[in-house]
Amino acid sequence: MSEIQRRKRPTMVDVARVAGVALRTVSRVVNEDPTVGAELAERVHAAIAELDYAPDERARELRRGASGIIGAAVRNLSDGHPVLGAIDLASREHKMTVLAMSTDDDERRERATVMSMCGRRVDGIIVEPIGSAHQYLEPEIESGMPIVAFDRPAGGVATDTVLADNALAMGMAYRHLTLHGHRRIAYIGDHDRIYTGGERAAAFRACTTANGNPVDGMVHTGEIEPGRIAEALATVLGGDQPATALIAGNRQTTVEVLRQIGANATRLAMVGFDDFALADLLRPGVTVIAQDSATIGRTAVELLLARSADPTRPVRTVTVPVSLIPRGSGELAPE
Amino acid sequence: MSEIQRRKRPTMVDVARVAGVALRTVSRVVNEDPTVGAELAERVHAAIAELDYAPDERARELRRGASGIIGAAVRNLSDGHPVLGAIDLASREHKMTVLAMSTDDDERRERATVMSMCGRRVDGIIVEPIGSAHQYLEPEIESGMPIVAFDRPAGGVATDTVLADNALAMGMAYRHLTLHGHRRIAYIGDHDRIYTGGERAAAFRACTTANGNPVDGMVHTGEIEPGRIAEALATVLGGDQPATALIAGNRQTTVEVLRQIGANATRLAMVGFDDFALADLLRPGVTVIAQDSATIGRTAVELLLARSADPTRPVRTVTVPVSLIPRGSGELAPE
DNA sequence: ATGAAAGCGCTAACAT
DNA sequence: ATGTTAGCGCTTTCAT
Repeated sequence: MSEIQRRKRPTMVDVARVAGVALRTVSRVVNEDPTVGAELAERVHAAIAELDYAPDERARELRRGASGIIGAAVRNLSDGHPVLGAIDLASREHKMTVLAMSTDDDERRERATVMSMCGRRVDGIIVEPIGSAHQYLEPEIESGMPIVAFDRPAGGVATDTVLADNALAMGMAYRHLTLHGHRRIAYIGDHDRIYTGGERAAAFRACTTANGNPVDGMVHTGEIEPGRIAEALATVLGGDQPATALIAGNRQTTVEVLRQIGANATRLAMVGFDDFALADLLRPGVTVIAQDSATIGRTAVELLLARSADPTRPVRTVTVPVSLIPRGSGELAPE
Repeated sequence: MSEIQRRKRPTMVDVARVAGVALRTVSRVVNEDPTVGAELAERVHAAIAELDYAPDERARELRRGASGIIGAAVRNLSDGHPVLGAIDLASREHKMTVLAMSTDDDERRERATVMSMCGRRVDGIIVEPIGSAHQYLEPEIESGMPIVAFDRPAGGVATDTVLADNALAMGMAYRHLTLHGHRRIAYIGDHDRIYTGGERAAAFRACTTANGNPVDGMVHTGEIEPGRIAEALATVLGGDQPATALIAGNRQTTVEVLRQIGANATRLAMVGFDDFALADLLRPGVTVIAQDSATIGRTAVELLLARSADPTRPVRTVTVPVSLIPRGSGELAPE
């Protein structure tokens, strides 16, 4: 005969029976209702301890309506995600817990992820949108589900949004390189159809024009993929008027460029978009534009909560400033 | 009059009414029960689309018992976590979704996190344990909640466990340095009371003794904190018989050591525990012992599912092999 | 093949 | 201050 006994989970009814009180009294004790007599409360606590009772959150949520959960749909869970950390922290301060799920940079996965959160009736969703068609959110929003997008806006639907200031960021990067004597400055970055890619490329073109610098062959957007980066680098550094400085449009680009220029890293000034771990340990250290992840995460949570409290408030887009962190690569003089 | 109309969420009853069928029929359609007539099914689908109906998962779960969710309690969400990514992937293959929450390296937070998952009646929990007292899990395990620990065992309670092979790993690292001519090899790592720290330090001592190499002043365990690392480094590299090689017991130690030795990185051979992004871009590249995160995550999910299917099966501990990735720092010869 | 009714574990009106 | 009772939205016997 098996010794292993899968004990049935005790319910509130069991606790009530053991404590010799009514169900409602147990509920009151569990919810810390102050109107329970000291003696009964004691008996209930004893019964809870004796049975190792733990309330079923699903039932509580179902009955109450609210879940106390904020869903976070982010691009992936394996790589670091400082904004997710900030969301986690801020949520905790508001007694909310975070349900983190990944979208894997896949439009359909994003939809499945977000809809599953809706099905779970979370109190709101913070999403890092992929693609540009988010009309599927419309019914959820109408039903009162607070949705906040960050890093990029959701497409085709009005939601609260938290964005880093891409134009300002590009201005800072460009100006930094200019101040260090560069005039032939190139840009390699994401596809234009990716929001941040488009924003940054446009800002780069604007900066170049405003400074009266050459733009021909200086802008390279597309897939972040070694072959393409190699080609872009060859164009940028070849010819008789090679660029002396480069702005990399995202982290993968920065890293791939470093990998490819290798020992020549001291011969090309570079500012990379988005900070990354160990950027300071490379030689030269990599000068970057850093997002304020803490503020972005916190703001997203605050927008979510504000909408939750007042579903009729106008949709808001908050732009968060960025900073430039000089570490060496961006301070190299033109050769 | 406000145009904003917070539409009440439709329930299955609403769908039934619109479709002109019984509640049960809608349920059948939603659950893809094949015994529904084609015509009724059509009417129901139409009603669902018309109302933008989405079933309430909380209610389904409550009624069914199972949730389809695997809880993952990991140390943090901001830094990268390859194992979490692997858990996510493997779960998806089994039609499970992952609820990821952080423990923040805090024993009490871990407990709160895990218990909140239990309260949500997830189908099982994968935890990266902090501290060493996990007796609080006992009642949950008795109630049939599958719990799997990874990276370190849970303390004071028997659970399925997935561990990297720390002894093997240390043997590989030590032997690698030996083969490259080193005899004075030092170790700096975590506190002994941290499981991996203890395992690795013990294995290091064993290797040193087995090779007849000096052990005095060569083992430094404790808090990972710049001051302590600096002291340890001073001891290790000072004196008339300085170490020529170093094994770093975890990622933070590796990075902090690199930061402190700076330009001297080519004068001290080093193997670091745990791989990290950009280790290949540093000069010299950092030779590391890499865990097989994909296998660890996958195994954790499989153990979880196996226990779920058969709660009486004996508890199992799986040890996953590691690999050494040579990148330069571990192949330096003694000066 | 379809429907009526019970109940998952809890909270919230409404008594008392 | 405590108990009774009705649901939350769904799945699941059990009839038909």
